[in-house]
Amino acid sequence: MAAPLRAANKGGRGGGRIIRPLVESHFSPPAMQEKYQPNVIEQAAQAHWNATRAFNVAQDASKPPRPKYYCLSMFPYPSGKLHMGHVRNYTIGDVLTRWHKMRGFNVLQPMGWDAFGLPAENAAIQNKVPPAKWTYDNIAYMKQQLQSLGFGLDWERELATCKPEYYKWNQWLFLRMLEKGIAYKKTQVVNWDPVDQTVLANEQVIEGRGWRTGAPVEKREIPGYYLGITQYADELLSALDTLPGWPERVKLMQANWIGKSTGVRFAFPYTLDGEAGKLWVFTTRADTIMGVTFCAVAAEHPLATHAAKNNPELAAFIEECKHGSVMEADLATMEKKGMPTGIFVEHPLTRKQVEVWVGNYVLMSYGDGAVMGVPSHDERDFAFAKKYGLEIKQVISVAGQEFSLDGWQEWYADKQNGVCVNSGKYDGLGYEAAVDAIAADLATKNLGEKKVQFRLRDWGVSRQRYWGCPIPIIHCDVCGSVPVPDDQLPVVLPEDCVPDGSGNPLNKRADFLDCACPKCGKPAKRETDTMDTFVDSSWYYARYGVDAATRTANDQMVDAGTQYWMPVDQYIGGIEHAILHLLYSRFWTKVMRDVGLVKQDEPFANLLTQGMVLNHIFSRRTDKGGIEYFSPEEVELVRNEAGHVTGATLKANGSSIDYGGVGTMSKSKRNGVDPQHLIEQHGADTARFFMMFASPPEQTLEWSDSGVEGAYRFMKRVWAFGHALKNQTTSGEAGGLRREIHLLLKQANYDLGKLQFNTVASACMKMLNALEKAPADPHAKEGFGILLRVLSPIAPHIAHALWIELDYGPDILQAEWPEPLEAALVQDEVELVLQVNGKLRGSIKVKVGADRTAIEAAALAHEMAQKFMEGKSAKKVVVVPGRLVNIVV
RNA sequence: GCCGGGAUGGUGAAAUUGGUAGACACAAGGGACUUAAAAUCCCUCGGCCGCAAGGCUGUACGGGUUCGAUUCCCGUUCCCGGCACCA
Repeated sequence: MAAPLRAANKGGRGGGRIIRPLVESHFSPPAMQEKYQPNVIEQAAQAHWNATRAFNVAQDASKPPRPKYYCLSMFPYPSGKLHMGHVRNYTIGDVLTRWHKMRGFNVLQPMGWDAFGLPAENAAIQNKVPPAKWTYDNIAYMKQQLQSLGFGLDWERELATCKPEYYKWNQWLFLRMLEKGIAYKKTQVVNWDPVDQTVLANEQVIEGRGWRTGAPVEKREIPGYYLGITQYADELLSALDTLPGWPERVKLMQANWIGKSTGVRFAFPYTLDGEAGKLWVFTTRADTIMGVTFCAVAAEHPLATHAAKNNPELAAFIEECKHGSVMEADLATMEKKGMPTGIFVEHPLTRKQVEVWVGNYVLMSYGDGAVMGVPSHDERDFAFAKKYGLEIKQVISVAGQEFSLDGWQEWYADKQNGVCVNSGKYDGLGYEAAVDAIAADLATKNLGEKKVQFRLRDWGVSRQRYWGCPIPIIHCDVCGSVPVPDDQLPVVLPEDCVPDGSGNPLNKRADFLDCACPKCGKPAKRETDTMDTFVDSSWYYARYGVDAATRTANDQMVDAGTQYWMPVDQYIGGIEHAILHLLYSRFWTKVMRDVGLVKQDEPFANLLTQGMVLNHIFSRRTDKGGIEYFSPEEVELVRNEAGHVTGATLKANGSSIDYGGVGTMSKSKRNGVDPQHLIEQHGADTARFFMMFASPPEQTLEWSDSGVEGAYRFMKRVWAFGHALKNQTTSGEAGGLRREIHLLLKQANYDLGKLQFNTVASACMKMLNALEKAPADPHAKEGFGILLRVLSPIAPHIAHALWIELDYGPDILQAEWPEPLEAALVQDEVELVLQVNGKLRGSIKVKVGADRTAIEAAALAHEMAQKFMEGKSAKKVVVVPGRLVNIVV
């Protein structure tokens, strides 16, 4: 799929595959331009990297082998244009790539396209263009944008997930998962638009209504395939400890998401229409079991269905529950409603009758679809009981606290300090003892036991969408659901469909649908559901690693090349992927390991989660109740006295629209900023430098282009200094320049290790400031050489050009990364801050290695110390070596 | 609502994460050069008091620990990300 490699933008060279030159190409125009011309030097540098195949890599054959470094940025969704978040993401990756390359690593940095997905179908509906064409056009444009930014990418490894040669292996591994019982079929709950007769994504539901039709959305249960990620829950949780290179916050979020909890699953027995049954529930608070005053079941629960048969009011309520949202955030914030079923179950320990309610907050898909109600010690149950006048019985007490029915208090739910009361034989027991005793008693009655439960749910992968990877199943009237045999893979998605919003167009494609049953040979139908696009992105990092031969033959999913490059040494991507994508990828790697495809347990050794790039969001309600978004260029801001944005008007007609605050740049909210203008105006180096300088990578960044000028000015100054240095013939006295440069280098190397690139950029600026102050210093040439190398990962084009111009060497990429010289850093005196009672009062200079007594004496003798001690004697003198002296009086 | 993160000058930020708050830049103001503009260069730039020297104060807000807190602890507010079909 990768386009033939061309020497970018060099007219005379284009057209064919470039053969690796025998002699190192050497960019050297006749005379150095005085003026900084980014477009000229950037094209030349990029042509050089292409011609020398600087970033096309393979398994290392040198002896001794160089260490490998696999640097990967999350691949983009081809939404149309790059936005600033992409520039940030890929510049970070490129800085690390170039830095490691200069430090002697064999570095792979690939790129590809997360090419299936909903926006392509939306564009198809709007423009009547097949999603495939829209997607491929976007890829072509965005690829050219990436290339113009000068990223050191191995384009020969480019992949797009919408290509059959890629998604063939989604299908192949899915079949392996079916064989191993990891993939299975069950019902799933989806958003259903009754007018368009189609399944809606959560994003397409606006305040409970379909985004196009405005019709109230219904919940609908349909069959779908699931991947048993919960089978790996324990390993996914415990293996977080094997990832020291991951941010703590991400590991914490994943641990909370997996949500391992030990509790008790137990049953309330009942007799209904003469038949005995058990209502199963799960709780982490079995110690409060004596406080149960009701049970609540989901609207879809069999007991609810049974009770509704002769109760139209309840039937109506259940129907109402089915119109709610399927999203957890909505469920957690909606008004909790319920209705009694008239069915009573028996408390397993007290044998008291407990009424069963239907609750809109209980989900059929969580556990057993039923919960116990303990209003006294659960905040939600408390509110529910107050609302419907249910009994509230205190069964936990905390010393010194008074229980009151007037309102909820935090301590009611305290596990740590509470003991059981009003609980018969369990009175006086603490949390753990009570849970153990109660679980034991339930077990003897055969009505329950301790159970480990996970919050994590299995991964539903079926989507009723066209633009995705077909699920390789054939439906036969005789044989049922039959897997497509391996030798018939891939099941190829036709690329010429144009969705119209009324459901999956594959259902109308006889040439796709009709097939023969692989088992019995009779006419059968293909499955038209496609896979969640998270499947595509769960293993692409492994595919990039395959050797050229495997890319050509496509006879295996991964190969020895994958084994060589894996795991990814540095993965870089937005914090928004902290849970889903990263967890699915970890799961997928473990499945591939268990199928024998890879040896690694984990895909990503080190993770950098970059902060989001935010921009203003402007929207307006449509007459159908949907939302349309406006890009920031289309609007005029309205501000209050404090200068804060409060609203906006459309430039086109002055009509006022809604201001939605700031949010992450996205296609759907139309608030992305295209970097193209910036690149054309100031060049790729300025865009990259500005992006790195703006803030540390992990921090959220509100977009503003103020500061771009400063980055551009810096590039011009670097160029001008290089030009002057080249023509300089005389040299003067040595001053402090060398020490200053090496100190800044030490700082920059330290910051690079911390992945804090904004201060690396400012170290470059400080180096130039120092050089400009001492241009005739005999160490200016050495210093400028250090500056160019430190700058080169961030602004590689200008560094490349000046490195050659000033004759430092043929190729800065081949240069060694600079290390500070200890000899250049030594000094014989240090300055210590002088404080009196913690307040800054001056400074003292002492010899390096001066002892404590000497420092104390110097400090106490200082004029300012005398003044602020006001004649009192020092109670204590704190000396922090190399930093400060604090006199406490 | 739950989970995670954040808040420092007019703005982006720095402070080797318990030791000089505001490095490096942007914007603004003043000046030099120029017929003029652009570009470039120099100076000022948290707040309050002061002619100045200098002093007080200041890292979202309220407490606490410490000789010393942007950094650690407790509480509050606001903002951002995620919440399983946006990717």
